[in-house]
Amino acid sequence: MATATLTSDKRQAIMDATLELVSKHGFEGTSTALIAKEANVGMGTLYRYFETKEELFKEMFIHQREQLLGIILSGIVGGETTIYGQFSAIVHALGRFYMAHQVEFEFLQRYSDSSYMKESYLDDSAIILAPIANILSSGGEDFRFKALPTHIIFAMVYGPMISIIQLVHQEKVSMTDEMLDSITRSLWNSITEKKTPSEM
Amino acid sequence: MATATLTSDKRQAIMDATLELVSKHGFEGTSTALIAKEANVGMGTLYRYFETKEELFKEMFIHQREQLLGIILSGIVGGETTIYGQFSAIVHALGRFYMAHQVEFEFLQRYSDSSYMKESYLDDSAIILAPIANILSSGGEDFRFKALPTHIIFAMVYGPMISIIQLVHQEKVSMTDEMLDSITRSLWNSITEKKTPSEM
Amino acid sequence: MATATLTSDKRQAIMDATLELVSKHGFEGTSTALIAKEANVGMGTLYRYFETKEELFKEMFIHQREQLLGIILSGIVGGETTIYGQFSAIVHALGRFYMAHQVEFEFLQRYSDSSYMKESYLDDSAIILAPIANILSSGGEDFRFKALPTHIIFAMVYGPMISIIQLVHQEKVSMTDEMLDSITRSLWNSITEKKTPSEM
Amino acid sequence: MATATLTSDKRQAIMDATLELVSKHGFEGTSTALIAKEANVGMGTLYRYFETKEELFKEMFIHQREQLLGIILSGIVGGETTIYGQFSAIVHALGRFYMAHQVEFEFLQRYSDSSYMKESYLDDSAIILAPIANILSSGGEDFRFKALPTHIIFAMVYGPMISIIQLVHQEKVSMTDEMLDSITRSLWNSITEKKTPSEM
DNA sequence: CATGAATGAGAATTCATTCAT
DNA sequence: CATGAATGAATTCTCATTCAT
Repeated sequence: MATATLTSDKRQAIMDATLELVSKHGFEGTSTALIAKEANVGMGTLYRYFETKEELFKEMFIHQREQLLGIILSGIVGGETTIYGQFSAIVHALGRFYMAHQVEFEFLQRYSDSSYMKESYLDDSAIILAPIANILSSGGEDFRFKALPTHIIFAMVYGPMISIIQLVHQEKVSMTDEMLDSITRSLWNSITEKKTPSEM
Repeated sequence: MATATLTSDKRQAIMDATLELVSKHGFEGTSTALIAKEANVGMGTLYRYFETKEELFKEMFIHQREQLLGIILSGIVGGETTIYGQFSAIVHALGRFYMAHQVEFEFLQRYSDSSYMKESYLDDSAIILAPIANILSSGGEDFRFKALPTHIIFAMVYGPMISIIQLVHQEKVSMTDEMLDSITRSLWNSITEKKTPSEM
Repeated sequence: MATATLTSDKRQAIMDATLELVSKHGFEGTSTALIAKEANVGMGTLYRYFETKEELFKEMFIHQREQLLGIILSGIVGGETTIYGQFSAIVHALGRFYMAHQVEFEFLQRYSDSSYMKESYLDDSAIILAPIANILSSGGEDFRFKALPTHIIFAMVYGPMISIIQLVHQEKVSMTDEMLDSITRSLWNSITEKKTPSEM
Repeated sequence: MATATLTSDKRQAIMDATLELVSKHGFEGTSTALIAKEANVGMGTLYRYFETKEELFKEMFIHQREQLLGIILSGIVGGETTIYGQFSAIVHALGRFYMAHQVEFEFLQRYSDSSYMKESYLDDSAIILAPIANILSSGGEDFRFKALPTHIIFAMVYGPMISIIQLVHQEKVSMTDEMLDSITRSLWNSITEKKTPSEM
């Protein structure tokens, strides 16, 4: 006997359909009628679970962002003991996940650039930056992070990741394990500097 | 009596209004009626100068992209003789321009992510990557570029620049000359590696 | 509780309003907003039942033409055994129906002359001429049809009918049974000739 | 030295362009901008000669109808001495002219069926019927016109002529002199009846 | 709870008409 | 007189949202 689901089947079907359609046609190109049809529910049902179209998108964005945060955290708490190990785990996890999940990635991108993303409480940084900042404050033995604001350190890793994942989705490059390793090292180099012997 | 202007006043007023409004409300959030009102022209005038709303956006995008390319090229042909000098000039020029021109920056970002940007000939990379690729192929004395596809090398510079410029516009960080210098060096580090003495 | 109607009430209301308005103001003079208002439905409802304004007109035309064909056929299969009897039945049926149904008549006329009527498969002649041609090929005992193309024979009956029906609608003449009989005989005379005794 | 023209060149150019365009695209499909362009005049010029688009069409219609009347009268006053000779001259003149002048014919037809033709003073009949009625009242030696209203007699000739001319323009039939003779006799038969010997 | 027909405000686009040059 | 850029009301069509069944 199936136990009651936390999120009802219909609700989930709507979210799945929305993810798929928005990633394909964008927010304005995706009508509520289309979502309902793709999710095999009536229009009224959609409005039972989500107050407005905008609210649906917002909830989905929050959900996707939680997923993103989970990926980042899994890298941090994963078992790697060195800072670089954790950094590498995060970059690899992010890259692998979003390269394989184009619709989720495109949804996040489209939302971030759309006019929907105006309310500040939706801001990534507060949530995502916290664990990062934590790492940055912890010292390393033979390196130090650049003397730049945490936001910028984050942007210097996240920015290139986004651009590169887009390239993969556009099939302009195909990613290999070696390339991802190399990219990881490069990004690490861009945000750290070696301590001079006298500092050690 | 006013002399005839090369690009009509009305046409320019429409483009100015569009830039402003799209950067604020996005493409779908900006109606032609609003553009016409903001530009102080009648609806019909807009359609005298631009065949459709979509055409208006495309023309503006092409114009903005030419500006972007101009900035990049000006860094290359600017007078710097070393590769790093040129790289630095480009990063500084890009950063300074788009930090100071939020509406132009946001227009470009929104267009690139919108469904308007589907026609492949609008693709930046072909145009913008050419001069970059040229630099990469030229050797340096004591460094070499990472063995990564040109697209990725480009993404590792352009990606963080975009993210950082956004941070500045969101007023999450304020950029100083020292920071921009530091960022430039970091990005350079991320895409190059030192030759070992034996290679020199 | 009202039972489901075969053709929805709203759809029928839209078609009724269209017939009325188009016959009065013509196609271009009849806006979709006006049709919706007259039919007591929202604008969106019109577009639920008909893809475009043009499609609405086409569907209505096809419907009206079927009615016309039905009238002609009913004259042919009606029970009259002589050729003249059938001819007379058709002319009387056509005349009576369209004199009494001005809006249907005017809709047909307007559509036939409008630029909507460009698609060749909408051409009456193929459909309407078939039963006529059939009659013409059958011989009579003491008459023969003029040696003119079927199209022209048809035009020599249909053309005057149209003109006369218009006169009635304009109230320039009022039609009596005797007049219709007289007209029927006249039209018959115009398309047939008596066989000479030697041919009989 | 050219004498002042009764109708200015520009005015005539506008009317020529209108005739051509309306016969091709219909009234609503012909914009004033298109007319001005085709006539090689500015938009303002059009409005110097004609108060409104509607007025332009009306004046053109009146002009075309005068032409039609001229053709009919030329048949009457042409030299034919018998009634049938005059009738035949009219039918032939009408047929030949409008088969050769499709644009003029279509303009007349479109106008008659359009919503422009609402003002009763534009009514053909008053003008065109007068000379016809005159003929009908004159007796013949061995025939008499059917006892039907003049309007209907007229419709029984004009109606089929219109339908047949349309067939020619649609290239569904090609008209020969013999066919036109035959049609003329048929139409004559349809509106007259032979006097019996005792009546002569 | 689920449905989808109905709604109407709002969007892009056209075009007859005007008027400053 | 001639011009054509400028105008904005009007038109067709879409789609987020509601509500009777």
